[in-house]
Amino acid sequence: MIPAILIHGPTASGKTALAIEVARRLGGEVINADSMQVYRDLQVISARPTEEEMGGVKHHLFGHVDAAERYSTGQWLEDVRATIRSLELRGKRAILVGGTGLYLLAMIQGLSNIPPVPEDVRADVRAIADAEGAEGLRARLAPVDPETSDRLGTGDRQRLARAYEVYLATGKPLTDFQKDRQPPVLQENEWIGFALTPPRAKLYQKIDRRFEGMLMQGAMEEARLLIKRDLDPELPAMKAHGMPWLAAFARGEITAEFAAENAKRDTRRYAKRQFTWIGRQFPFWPRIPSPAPEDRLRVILALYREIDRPVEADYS
RNA sequence: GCCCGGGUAGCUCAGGGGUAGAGCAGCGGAUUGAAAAUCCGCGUGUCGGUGGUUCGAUUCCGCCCCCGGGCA
Repeated sequence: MIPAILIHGPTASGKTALAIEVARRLGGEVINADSMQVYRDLQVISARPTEEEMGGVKHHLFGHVDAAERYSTGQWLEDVRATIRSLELRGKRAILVGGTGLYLLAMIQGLSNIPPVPEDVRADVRAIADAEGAEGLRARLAPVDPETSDRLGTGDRQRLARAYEVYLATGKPLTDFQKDRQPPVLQENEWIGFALTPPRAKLYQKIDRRFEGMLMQGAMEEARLLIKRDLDPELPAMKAHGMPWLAAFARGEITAEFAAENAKRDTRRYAKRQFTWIGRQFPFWPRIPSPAPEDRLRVILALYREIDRPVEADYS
């Protein structure tokens, strides 16, 4: 198959435009690997490319999910597997782009095969988390899955809850499942990954400016529409950077300036975590430190062509 | 020019003869179906400069520089 191109990098590093340019130059279709750009309702706030920006290049898994849904890594993995299969059938190159490192990791490494947890079990465990916090969850998890309990950080409610609900739903500790993995969506020789690593100070400036730009492009209106739907504030889409602050502003609790400052700060912190992820999870992906689009394009095209060169038949 | 007040971490500021904290910002790390989530850890500093007093000065004194405010 045609090797896929994976483009990762912190938020606001210019992944989207680069992916589109690569798709234009090499031919190919863009697939989203960003956990927020999947939500239909978050066009501006998630910096999802517009029809115009896509410039005729085909895009997949962008805005295909309703904000009321609780999308997940597993769901994305299924979606991306199907999408890549269909591109393969049509002989198209896949260009995956997104800032959600876990999605990309799951795709090339495979996720464990864990049965879905029923909604009522989830709700029960969430109630425990709310009432008794991390300690309550840990007290229940430790006897049934001591390995996971020891491994998780002291206050990590989310992972403690997940581990406990898996146990309740299946009767087996999460550790048992995590010993095995599903086959990855892409084998090792089927992809090449790139990491955009712009200078941090510049990126932070860009993040700040980009949020101002989002406000001018109607982020507040977008937020208001979503707020009107009165969804559970715990839904992933409601936690997109800026959303909780814009909602607080809409309720008249904080000033616009305060909301903007907090939204920018959250985004900067996220970018920092993404740098950590790249360094730790994708240590061998070629880095592209230059913020100049031409440089980046050149690096990607050059390295990609190297792995894309068909093996010469040996007739000797 | 004179008189006050102030110059301490990236920012706002506290402190005080034994080389320094606090909030915010920031930095490092973890990461298996909520991952733009969730969690763990960390003060990062010519105390404006320069002489002097002192065993020892960021702290006290002199001079200089800078920033406020007032009087001219």
